[in-house]
Amino acid sequence: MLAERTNAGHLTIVNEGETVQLYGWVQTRRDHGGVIFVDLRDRSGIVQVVFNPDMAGNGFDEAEKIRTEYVISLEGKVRKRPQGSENPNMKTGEIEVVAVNLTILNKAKTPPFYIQDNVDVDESVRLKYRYLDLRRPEMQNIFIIRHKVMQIVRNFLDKQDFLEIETPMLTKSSPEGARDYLVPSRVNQGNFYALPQSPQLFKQLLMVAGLEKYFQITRCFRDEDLRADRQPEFTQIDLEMSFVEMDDILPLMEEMVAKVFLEITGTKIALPFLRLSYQDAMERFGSDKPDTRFGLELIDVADVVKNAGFKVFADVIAKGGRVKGICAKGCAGMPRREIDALTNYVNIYGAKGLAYIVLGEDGIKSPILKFFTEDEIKNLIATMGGETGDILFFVADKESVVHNALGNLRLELAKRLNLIRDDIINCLWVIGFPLLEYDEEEKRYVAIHHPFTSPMDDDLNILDTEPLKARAKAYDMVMNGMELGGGSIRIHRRDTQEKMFQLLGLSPEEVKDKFGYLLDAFEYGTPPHGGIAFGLDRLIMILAMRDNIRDVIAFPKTQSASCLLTQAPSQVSPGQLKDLSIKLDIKAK
RNA sequence: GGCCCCGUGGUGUAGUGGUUAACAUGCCUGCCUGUCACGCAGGAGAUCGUCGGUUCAAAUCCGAUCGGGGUCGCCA
Repeated sequence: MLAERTNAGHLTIVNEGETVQLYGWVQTRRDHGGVIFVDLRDRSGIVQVVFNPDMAGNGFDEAEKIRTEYVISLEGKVRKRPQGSENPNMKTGEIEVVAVNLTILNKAKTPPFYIQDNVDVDESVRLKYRYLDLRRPEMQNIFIIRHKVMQIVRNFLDKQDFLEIETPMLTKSSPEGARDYLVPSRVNQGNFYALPQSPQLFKQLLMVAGLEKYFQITRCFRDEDLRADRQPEFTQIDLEMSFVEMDDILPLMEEMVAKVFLEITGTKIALPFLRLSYQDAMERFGSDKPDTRFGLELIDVADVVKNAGFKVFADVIAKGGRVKGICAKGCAGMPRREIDALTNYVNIYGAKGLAYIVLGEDGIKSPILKFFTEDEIKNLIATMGGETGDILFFVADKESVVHNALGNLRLELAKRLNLIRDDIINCLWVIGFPLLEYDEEEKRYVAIHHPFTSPMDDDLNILDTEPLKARAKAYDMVMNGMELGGGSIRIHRRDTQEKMFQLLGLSPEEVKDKFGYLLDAFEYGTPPHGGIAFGLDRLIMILAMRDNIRDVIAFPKTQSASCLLTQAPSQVSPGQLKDLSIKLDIKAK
């Protein structure tokens, strides 16, 4: 039966005269009393079916019972539509299928929303009825893209001699990185597995094992707060190679990503990608994932203001902070309330204020004008590249705040000024990340990438003296201002890895308990190795032009990490808890 | 944990203290042989997220709470 099935959406005039067998859902029904039109939808598309009263048996009576989303099957004959009744808006609009019989395979309740593209319905309703949401062609298209991307990647890596190897989902909790999802062990009471944040250590062990090239398209779990581009479980394209350096990995990954774009969207991405140092990325764009599709770069004005009369700026410089600005071209006419809104915007990122100078046609206006001499102002404007018609924005604070605030202001300005071209794919690498940063809360160094990232060879000797200056053999792929993937050359020697743990403030006992197996493995002939992992969901977001990660995951969680369809997470029975020796201690609200 | 936005028939919206809560669409019934967002006629459908408060009177004002979204912190 199914072998004879015809794809509704593929029918064209060349099928004229053919007898076809259709199976699908009723998109719409137009009952004219004497003739009934049904748009039948399957995964391939939609075709118009005509039911006439003269069809055999009780077929027409059945057709009158049809309602939206009923599941039907029918045999019919493809014919050219009568002249003047063609529908140019439909792919199959030149033809129609005249039904000779009809079977209603299943009735359907009226769906809570239209099964069609561009529905305007609350997302929580879509998520509760996700199986209906996924019936919509635009959603199906996303998962077709997703499937194809996985095929392209698998095929590409297979041809490059990578082996797809699975790693455990029930694994060991580790103290570094994100919060783990924990799974209690029944067999080992009181002990817990963790779901993997990534297969990091297993893939390194596969390199120790001599598999040389590994990849996996695998689920990762992080128990952190959700965002528009972050889900608690997400999918990584994860890979690792032995006997490689950065310059082996980057071009290969560029090729892979370019191939995906070429095959999915036809977009040709220029190779090789720009490589930007972390230092430059932060200085020029205030971000380690810069969107370089537009200008509005950050400009350092410390030299101009450090000795000037404006104490707020000068003091920040004196205390080791930074003063930087952005020149917003042609924005001198910006109303005061919008400037205030931007001030509130940078406040979010910790900036205490947003200074500005308006270079208007009728002169220079600024609340801070009075603190500068005429020469200083001239100098400041020149340094910023300001011209009449522009507005200059400044933030003075410690470096991290200045970069974060201005980096985000830059994006916000670009959005408001409509400077971001969405027809361009902007790819680059950020390299030369610092190895470590200081965590004020934990009062210790933490790894910027992760603790298994190798320091640059040149910086090995400063690990003890100036650890914050050490750079890592790490690299991030950035696409349209989104961090799409990141990786590094790993540490493959026990002594270096131990040194790293020591810098991170882990006690020898903790190291032995949490990572002893890795250190032991490193003693049995570990090849130099490195790899990378891509966020598949984010890649699909870009390919499918979605700004929401939930749209590219079949059954996503809400912001409060629950599933509106299954109502997970939910309570479990006392018996289940007893099996695990778990007692709840929920604080009363 | 903080800040911001949203919650009214199935769905999308209107309604900012006072009649029977309005409109569109969907749904149901009838009519209709060329529609394709078919059309025409009629009908049903809402304890205005929940709880509490203010008031003679609350969808509307206040508080709490629940749910959804964005975001900071958090997270590669």
